[in-house]
Amino acid sequence: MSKPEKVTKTTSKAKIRQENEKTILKAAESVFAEYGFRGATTSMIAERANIPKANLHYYFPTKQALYRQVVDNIFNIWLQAADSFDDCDDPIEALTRYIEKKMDISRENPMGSKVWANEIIRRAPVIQDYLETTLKDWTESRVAIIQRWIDQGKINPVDPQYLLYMIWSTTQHYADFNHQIETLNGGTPLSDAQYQIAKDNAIEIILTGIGARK
Amino acid sequence: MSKPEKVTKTTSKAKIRQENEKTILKAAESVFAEYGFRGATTSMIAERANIPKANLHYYFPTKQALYRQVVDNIFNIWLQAADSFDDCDDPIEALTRYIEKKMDISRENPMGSKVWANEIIRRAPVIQDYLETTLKDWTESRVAIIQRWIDQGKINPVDPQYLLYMIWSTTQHYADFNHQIETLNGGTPLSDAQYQIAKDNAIEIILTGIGARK
DNA sequence: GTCTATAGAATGATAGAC
DNA sequence: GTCTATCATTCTATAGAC
Repeated sequence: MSKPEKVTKTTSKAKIRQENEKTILKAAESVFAEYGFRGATTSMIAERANIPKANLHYYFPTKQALYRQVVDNIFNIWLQAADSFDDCDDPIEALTRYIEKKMDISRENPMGSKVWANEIIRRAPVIQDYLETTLKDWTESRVAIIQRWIDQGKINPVDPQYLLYMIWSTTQHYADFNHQIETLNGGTPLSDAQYQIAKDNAIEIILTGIGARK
Repeated sequence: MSKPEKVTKTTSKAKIRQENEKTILKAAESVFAEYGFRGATTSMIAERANIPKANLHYYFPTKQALYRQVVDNIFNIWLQAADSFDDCDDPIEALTRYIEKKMDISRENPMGSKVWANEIIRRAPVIQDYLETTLKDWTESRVAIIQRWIDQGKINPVDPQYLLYMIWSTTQHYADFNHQIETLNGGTPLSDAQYQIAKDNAIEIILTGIGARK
């Protein structure tokens, strides 16, 4: 009845748990992205994670709990992007960095963006408090920065709020609508070179559009 | 056993059918918009249409058939917008008209736009053929027009394809993400005046961005 | 920690009276 | 054309052996 390898066993189990949770979260993200919360089923997630459905419920008691975890991860990525828009005197530098970061995220984590889109379309049952607090505060602070640039004559007098919406929509479009983009690209995903052009194009049109270029 | 009012009755029934189908389609559009095809349930649609569930299946045999009808209606609206981008020598005129039309559609029919977004996110199981034929052909023809403007020196040498994506994403964002926009607007939907500013802003930044303004 | 079997609830669709 | 009742299926979640 002795447990000679208690520590080792515990460590090992913790590792197994960590890895399995990661696998499940990844699978869940892609299923939730494709079908939304209601449309997704735990069987599909389990299947995509290559585990029996019962194991999924062992790691994540309910579908809700699993979904919350997925959404939390996505929100952390969103925060990363938000941080890249720092208080900077140069609009060209600040906006270029921000747009680039958002385009990179759309490229690297399109599923997360889709889950976010689904959540907003559903009227944000889970993230409504984020929207009203963190997102609202962040937005107001950046609106102030953009307004300052306008007051200093560094950019044209555009409406800061709607400029932000344009940046969000343009960058997230490459994640949320990547299937449509791929179809119009002859059925193949955008190459790295094409994506770079898309990125440059977005930056160029927006910066020129607000008069930040000479 | 006579049927004295055959014609009247038939007309009456036809009218009832027409009205009920319209009510159901409207309810279905909003439920499919919010939950996607899998997430939507026929009970929810029936409830939102204020009819017993069995009646819904009387008018639309299957959930699939109902969904196809909804998607077809949306595609027709899309075609309307597409037509507004006509072959015109003046990029300012053509693009202003197109962006305005797309913004108007987002304002008047946000649910349709959301169903479309959900369908694309799901990798277009129902509209894939539209994407590969109608949408692809249309896109290629407009890319050619934009390229001509560039060759004539009327606008800057931007990539036409990515310019279109920017227009699509910016305009559709006001439909698909209207909940987020409303939240950031203090919980109230954009007023007509605010929407007009958003519209002007989009047109101004994009046209300036491609060098179509002086 | 893994997995088969299954309970209990919800869903798409239909039968059949009115 | 309307509506109640219901079947067959699928879904979330859990029990319990290993």
